[in-house]
Amino acid sequence: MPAPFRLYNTLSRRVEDFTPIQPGHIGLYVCGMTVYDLCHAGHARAMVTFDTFVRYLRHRDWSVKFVRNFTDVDDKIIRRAAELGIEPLELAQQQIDYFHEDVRALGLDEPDEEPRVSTSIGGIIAMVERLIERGHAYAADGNVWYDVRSFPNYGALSGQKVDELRNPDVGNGKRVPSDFALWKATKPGEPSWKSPWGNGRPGWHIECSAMASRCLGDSFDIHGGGLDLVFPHHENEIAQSEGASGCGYARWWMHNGLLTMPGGRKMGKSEGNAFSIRDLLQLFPAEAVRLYYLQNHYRSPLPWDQNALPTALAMVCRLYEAREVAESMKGQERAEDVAKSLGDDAQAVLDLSRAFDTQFYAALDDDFNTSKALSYVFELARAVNRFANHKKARKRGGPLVAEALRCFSVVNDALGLLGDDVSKFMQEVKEKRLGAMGIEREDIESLLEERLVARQARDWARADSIRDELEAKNIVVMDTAAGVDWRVRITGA
RNA sequence: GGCGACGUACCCAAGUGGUUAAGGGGCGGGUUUGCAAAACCUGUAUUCACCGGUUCAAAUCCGGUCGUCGCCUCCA
Repeated sequence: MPAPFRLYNTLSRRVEDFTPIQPGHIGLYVCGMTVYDLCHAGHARAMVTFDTFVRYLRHRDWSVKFVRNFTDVDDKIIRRAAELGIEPLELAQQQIDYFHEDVRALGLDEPDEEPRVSTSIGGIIAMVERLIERGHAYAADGNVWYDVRSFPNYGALSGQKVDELRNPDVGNGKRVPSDFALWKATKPGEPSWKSPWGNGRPGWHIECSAMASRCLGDSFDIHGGGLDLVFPHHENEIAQSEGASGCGYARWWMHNGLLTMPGGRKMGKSEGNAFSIRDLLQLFPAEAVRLYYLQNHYRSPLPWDQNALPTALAMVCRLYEAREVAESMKGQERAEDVAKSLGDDAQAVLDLSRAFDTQFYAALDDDFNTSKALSYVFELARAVNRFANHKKARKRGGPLVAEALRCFSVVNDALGLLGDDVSKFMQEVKEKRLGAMGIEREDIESLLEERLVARQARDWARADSIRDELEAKNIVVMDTAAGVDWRVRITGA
């Protein structure tokens, strides 16, 4: 049986108990990218948010059908393709390939379906025809417009009132400014398809209505996307889909907050302040990016600044290091016996581990509160580290921290964090950070070698001066019982 | 002009009626160490933008003020 949960619904502006249309099953449609340029950190927040949400639902035994579209027919694609001197659909395909590489590198699972506008034209035309039949749309000069006043519920999602809108656009047969295009008559040099109204292409909003109903049916459970899509995109989708089918569209509307830049403005290509996810993944491991998004509640705005990713990376490293310590512990006793004989800090690991699932799930079941859920992970990591300071922990603590390791694997299964092999992750951190600072690994290793010789000769002055030299390169040297280790100090991006 | 969101420490941030206001980053002190680093301990908000109100009780509810942001044109 899937676990019940609560979820904020933009329609009601409240957190509500989630109830599926079909028991145990969730149909989810998320607005994906318009593929005219690389995926940036703002888009990636939406991708990670919904990927993680799906991941969690499946972890909790829901059967989920996850659909995320590509908008591959669009003004900006046409304009950009013209600049590059290639076909719009060729540009779109290229960007879709890049997108797939990027989300794979980010560690996202593939959606169950990824419909595209260009291969959904038949369904779109059928839906437009149906809207005309049902009196919600009118054709004029090869264009088809949605008659907003024919749909009394218009504005239910966004709170907008038709008469209060600023949009002054009229023309091409449009009757009132707030009506919007379902079908646009073709212009020279644009991709176009045959239709009952002449050659043309779909308007922006109709694609999602058509693709969602094809993949998930006229009514489905959850529709997601960025907060900036609430109006007009999602409002228009509701008008189209419900106008065409006569029944309810998405039952829940789930919107993620936007990235905000230091000045307070949102990140966006039109703002000229976007960081591509491709560039970021050169500098930081995917899990640091993931944690950066998940450390805040998905509906809150998320501030972006120079320290955002370095801070997130420091957090992920902290968790991996706790896992590393736990994995290094040995022993064959029963966990309870170890706890009993090794004292309060040992007992605390056991207690926290056993209380973990309940707290962790409670947070995520309450409107997907990843921020709160992660706080329990950090508490557990601290308890493990505290226990690890005990002399006997390494030899006898194994069975005890096995419980904590089980919790970390829950975190991976539910949120996609901490799943990597520890040493592999640490290597990735070193490589990416060294690359970011332009330091060669061999230089570090030869200095460390030199220092080792000095230390063996108890030449502390020489050893320390080498350490200072490394320090100046942001390399932190750690002398441990097991030998010399080193880390890259995490500095601003 | 219309619609909506938000304002919690140096920074990020959870908390939405009732124990000492989670967690992370940073910074200060300590344990440890050849010295360091890491880890751990400890200090960093008697207070939640401001002003009123409701209540036995509010960061949490209501009203107002100020400030910030998003949408209304393409936007995750």
